[in-house]
Amino acid sequence: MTEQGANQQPHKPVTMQEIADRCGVNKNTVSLALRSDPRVAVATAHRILAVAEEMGYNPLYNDAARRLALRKSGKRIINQVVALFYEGNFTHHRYYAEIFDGLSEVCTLTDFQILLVPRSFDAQGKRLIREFKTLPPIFSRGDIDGAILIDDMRFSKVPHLLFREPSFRACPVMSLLWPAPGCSSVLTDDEQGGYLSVRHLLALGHRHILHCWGPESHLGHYLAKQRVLGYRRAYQEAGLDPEQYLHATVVEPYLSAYENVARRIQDACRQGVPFTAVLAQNDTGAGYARQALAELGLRVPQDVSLIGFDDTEPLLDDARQNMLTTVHLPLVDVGREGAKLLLGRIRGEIAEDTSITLPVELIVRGSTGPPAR
Amino acid sequence: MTEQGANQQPHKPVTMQEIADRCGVNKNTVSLALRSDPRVAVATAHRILAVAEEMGYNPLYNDAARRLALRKSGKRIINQVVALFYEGNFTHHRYYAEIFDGLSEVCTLTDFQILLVPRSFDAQGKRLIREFKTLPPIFSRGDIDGAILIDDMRFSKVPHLLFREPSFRACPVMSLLWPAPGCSSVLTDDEQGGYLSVRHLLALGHRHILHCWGPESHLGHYLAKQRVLGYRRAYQEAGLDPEQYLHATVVEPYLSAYENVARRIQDACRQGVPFTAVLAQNDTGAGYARQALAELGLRVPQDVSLIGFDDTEPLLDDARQNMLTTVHLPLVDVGREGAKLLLGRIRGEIAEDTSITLPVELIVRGSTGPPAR
DNA sequence: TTGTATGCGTTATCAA
DNA sequence: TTGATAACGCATACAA
Repeated sequence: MTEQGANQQPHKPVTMQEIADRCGVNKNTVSLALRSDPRVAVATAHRILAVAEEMGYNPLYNDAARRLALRKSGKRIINQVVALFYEGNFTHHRYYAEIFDGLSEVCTLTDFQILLVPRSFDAQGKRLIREFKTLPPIFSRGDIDGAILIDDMRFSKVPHLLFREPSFRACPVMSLLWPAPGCSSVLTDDEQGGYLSVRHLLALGHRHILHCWGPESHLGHYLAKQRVLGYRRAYQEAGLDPEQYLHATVVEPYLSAYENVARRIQDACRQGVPFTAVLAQNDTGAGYARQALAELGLRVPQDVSLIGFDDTEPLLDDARQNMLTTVHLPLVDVGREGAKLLLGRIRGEIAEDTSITLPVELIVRGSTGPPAR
Repeated sequence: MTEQGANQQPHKPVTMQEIADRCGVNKNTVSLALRSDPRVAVATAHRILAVAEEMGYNPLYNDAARRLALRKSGKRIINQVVALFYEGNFTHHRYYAEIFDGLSEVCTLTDFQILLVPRSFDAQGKRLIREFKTLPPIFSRGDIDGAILIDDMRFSKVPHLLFREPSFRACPVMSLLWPAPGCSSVLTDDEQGGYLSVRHLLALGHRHILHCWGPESHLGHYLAKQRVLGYRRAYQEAGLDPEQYLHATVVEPYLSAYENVARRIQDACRQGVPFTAVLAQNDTGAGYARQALAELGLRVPQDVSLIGFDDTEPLLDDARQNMLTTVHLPLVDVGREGAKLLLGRIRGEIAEDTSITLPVELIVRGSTGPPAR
């Protein structure tokens, strides 16, 4: 793609030379004055600024010239644009929507714009219509100041492409939800979330707990490992051997998310695993678990306690109230803090890549109670 | 905001001069060859292209120079970036999410990126944190090829800002959902939606119909007028006087959306309006209406028939199935067609601003039936 | 404190 | 078909 838009009148902007002529000074005095360089006499500067204002001078109109000139000294202009790489599903999942809202809020307040770079799904979010193979041209032009990666982006080719792109590789990158080499990151404390869940169940008197995991993404695998560490910590803190009481499930990728949950629960029952509580992968998974348990005649929480994760989706009881005990994730803050850190790096206020982990909270509702047996 | 990012190594890209030196030709022969100008000899061109490839030449790296040079002849480079102006709520409403999905799909397939320019709400989407007063700098730099306006954007200052901005005003603008002067547009046929709704009710035997409208936005007001035209057409086609049978409601802006619906229905009952069917503003409004009717002891559809609009939100019956008769809007296609038209304008394939109206469809489910009285 | 000269990498005009 | 030269508008080193 080259030149020629549907454009006519090619807008001829005011130049420094024209201001200089009107002021009877040299154009580079104008250049200095407009950048409020102290070397210019106050009176001259004042006059120049007034004339520039009056003539409608806007430095952005001649940005190409500035960029060209600036190459000699190796300086860069801040574009006030960051790119957001995502899976193509943030309109459909509250989980991503909340993170996006946080990003958007901070970017808006700081006059940065977000450029979307979706992993290419069709409008239904089902069919992958194109994988990342190259970066959009705007990156090569050097018009992007930084990048934000959500979800499995860390495991895509995107980081490689970004670090390889000469026009971008000096720019900071923010990886949300999990750490990535060469990036800053904002994480949720899933280990703590796991710990809080099991501690809660142990305090209620539960011992044997089923850890129910759905089909894996790269991110899901990482998070599962974190949470299991937390589960173990809670058992150990209570003087119990996690190996004896914690029952993990094996994931079968060819099954649907629901079937994975249902099968694991059915298998556990059939094998006589004496579990009295289920830890779901997330709130959706908790819904699957309740359904699967119901089909086995098991009620929540009377027969089995159930804990979700994320706190993005309610599990409704008969009174249409959310009954799900779950781990609340500060997803909006993940977005907010991610944006803040990235913009700090871009502005040079933060020198090094920085990683922070945000605390999570266990919300106790009705889906957990003392064990029946 | 001026220079100096957090950047170090200032990436020194290959220039045409360097290629020319290696090939023993003049740099402007290289310039012509790289743009595959027929004036350069085939053999020379081939050699130059090979060397450029080998040296890793990328025209995008020196885009600033190209833009500067191109100013003389008044040409413009296509940036492959369009701006999306929106209300800050498309992550929270399926209505907007579907339009966005359509936009995103087409942009992805055509290698265009979307730059988000939200009307500035905070992360909860509640508090307006900043109104549009100026365009982001990227517009003044001339790095945007076109703009898309959703929802009330048409009535904001945005069109004014766009048409006033010298670096943008020659670019095409797409207004979605309603027409706007100086813009292309993609609309839904709300008049037809209104017509189909009333025709369906009349065919079932209904006569007196309550038209229930919630608090108004500019867009809402426009759409309401369209639909009322359709209602009238259906009555007239049946040889009935709409003035006698169509009962519009007065909106009270200080009431919530639910209260507006509930009050109107209560008032109509109290005043003895013999309505047997309700036309809601949208599916959410239909939910409100069912609730308000239930509080008056009226069941849907036995006592009152109910029709929604949009087909974005189910009204669940006891079996958790969607029972709502509603007008399905092709929202994804609004996004798709909007993007296609805009990109066509940008590429110069479409010369004039174009307006299209997409057909809607009445989906008959369980919320409508013959009148009881 | 201000003016002069040069370069940034490209495109375009005009000769050769 | 190719080469020389002049913009494009700004920043900067250096001279005045």
